[in-house]
Amino acid sequence: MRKTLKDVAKKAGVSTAVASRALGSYGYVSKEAREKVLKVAEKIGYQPDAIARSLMTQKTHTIGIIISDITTIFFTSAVRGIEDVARRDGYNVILCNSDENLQKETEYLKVIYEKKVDGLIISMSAKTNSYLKKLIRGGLPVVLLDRGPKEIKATKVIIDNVSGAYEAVNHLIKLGRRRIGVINGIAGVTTSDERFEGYKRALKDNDILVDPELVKYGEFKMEKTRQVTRQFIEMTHPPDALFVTNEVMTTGALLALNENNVRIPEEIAIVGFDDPVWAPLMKPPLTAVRQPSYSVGTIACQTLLQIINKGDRERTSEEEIVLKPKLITRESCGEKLFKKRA
Amino acid sequence: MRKTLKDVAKKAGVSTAVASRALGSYGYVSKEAREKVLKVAEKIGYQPDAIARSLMTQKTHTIGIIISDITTIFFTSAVRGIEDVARRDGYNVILCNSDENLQKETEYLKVIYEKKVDGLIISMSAKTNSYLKKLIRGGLPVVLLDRGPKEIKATKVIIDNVSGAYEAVNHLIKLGRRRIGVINGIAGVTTSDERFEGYKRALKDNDILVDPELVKYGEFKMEKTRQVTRQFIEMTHPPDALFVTNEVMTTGALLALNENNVRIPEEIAIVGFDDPVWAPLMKPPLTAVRQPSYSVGTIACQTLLQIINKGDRERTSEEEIVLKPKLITRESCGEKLFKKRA
DNA sequence: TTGTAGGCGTTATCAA
DNA sequence: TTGATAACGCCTACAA
Repeated sequence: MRKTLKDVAKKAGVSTAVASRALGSYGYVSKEAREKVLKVAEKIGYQPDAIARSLMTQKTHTIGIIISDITTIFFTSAVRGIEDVARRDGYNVILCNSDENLQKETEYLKVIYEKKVDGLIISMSAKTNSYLKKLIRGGLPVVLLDRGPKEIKATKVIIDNVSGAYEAVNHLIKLGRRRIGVINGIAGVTTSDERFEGYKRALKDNDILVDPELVKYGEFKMEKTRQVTRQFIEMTHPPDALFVTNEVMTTGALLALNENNVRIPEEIAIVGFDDPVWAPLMKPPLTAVRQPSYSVGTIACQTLLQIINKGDRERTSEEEIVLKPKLITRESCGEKLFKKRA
Repeated sequence: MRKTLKDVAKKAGVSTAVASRALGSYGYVSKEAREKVLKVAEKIGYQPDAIARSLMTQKTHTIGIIISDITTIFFTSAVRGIEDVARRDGYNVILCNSDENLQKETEYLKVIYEKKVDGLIISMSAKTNSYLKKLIRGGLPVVLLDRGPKEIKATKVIIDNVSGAYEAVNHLIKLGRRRIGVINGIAGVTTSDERFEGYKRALKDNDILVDPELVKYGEFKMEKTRQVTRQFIEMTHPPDALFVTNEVMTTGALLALNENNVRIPEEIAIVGFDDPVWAPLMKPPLTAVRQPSYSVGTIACQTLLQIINKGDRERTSEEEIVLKPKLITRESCGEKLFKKRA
């Protein structure tokens, strides 16, 4: 049987109030009483019931995480960051995968609310979510991670996608590429829209027109991207470069290129978003935009904990923390070819 | 303010008992009462407080997951599997990273216990954990994932590591390699020991002696493995092949090999454990043992839920579910070289 | 400094 | 079929 505070109190010969105070170390307790209680608790192996405590204190020391898919390296790393700082402060995390699905996201929001988490870190699947807005209005501490739709009033920890994408595409152009295809995620998701924006700006600044034929959507999926890449390859005038906007899709594109024996970077150059550990091991080593994914997680969680602890005082926290990505140059954009030629 | 059952009951003009029954759809409630309650609940936006409910029902509909590191692809995938089946049954998961650290693991076990999860899926960091044993004795439904120490009496969902390793090493030998180095994880962790066992058996069956110089430990870490691989390279008689026992370490080894311009497979062949999506994109494409990681997760969770729902009846469930890994042959072991020679 | 008693929001019992 | 009322295990006024 599970031991309760009552058991401890009885064995220690004190009231539950005293036992509670002794264990919680607050309020008045005599030294003897405290020691006695602690000893008994230790002896019978008492461990408090967090549920009962939560009902009383209205704190669960749990935070919810809703992301699209833990399997995506960016989120894997971010979640690890979140968990690390949560743990340090005595919080646990509930992990939810929404799969870019608004309904699933909302269902999770519901249980998250019912389970009374102290705060929520979410990477939204769409531009808005009325249920989420309701929760925020209701006072739930929320931090938006990676995706920061304008419509949602909450603290955001995001990446400067426009500049990251700009840098990547500009790099391609500087290396002589002109027909640059882009494989986007899902229109409407902020990260996708922003990376696309960066792409367009880079083209514009270099006096290249956006060719609608060269923009396709991989929907954040490997298989879909594989197909889409094949379409690129089979064009009568295929692109001479590809900008692929996340890691899963980059893998898909690389796979398709590989299967069709397209030589990289001779025939098609490629630059990815996300810089996985294995990027240098590719054939050829992959040039990619590195995101500080772990930091996105740690910062999001630190921010959330601050909001939680600050209480209602500064509810209007609508800070936007923007982290810079960085282009890691290797060989998949034809860096070596270009040098040789020059 | 959060609405409570009392609010609903009052507005609907019934007692909380009736309201509770109407919402929970059990017991006797008249049609009118039910409809009234449901309508009011909907209208005022009532959502039950899971904490209060848990205190009463002694069920949290939450399961704990303790793994070493979500960042390791095997666990990423397994956790996704767990979460998927948990969700279908209305459960949430609390994610904990123990980092192969017994103390951290135990701390997590404590809070997991205090938070009264309905069950636990754990990949143990060591051969035993007295606190875990206590929890199991106490009746907590537990499933051991991936690592199944003999000493722990619980249902286990594991991989046949011996045969996986055997197959990998045997493959190397069949391709003419004799001096096969092995990079292990951490001695004492079942998966490491079992993969090492498979290595030894394969050598033995082929009349090759185990050379202690050729067995090293990467401790499941990329950096450590990088160092260790460098040591291999710098030997006066370096190995002609490497068997690396998980993905993180394989990446480390590959990185070291790459940095030192060791030609794969001409100088050193390599076979890994875990078959990441990017394996075919390596230079050369990586031969590796594929583990059904997602299935390990789904099966572990299904099993756990069965135990939870079965209640105390069949507490002695000590089943051991063993999943088969599979060698995926590509080019990093010199498959092509050998063919040419033959 | 201690103990009694009330309450957190549900569910469950049982008499009406 | 309904509705007081008692749990669930803990915290915390408040009175002693």
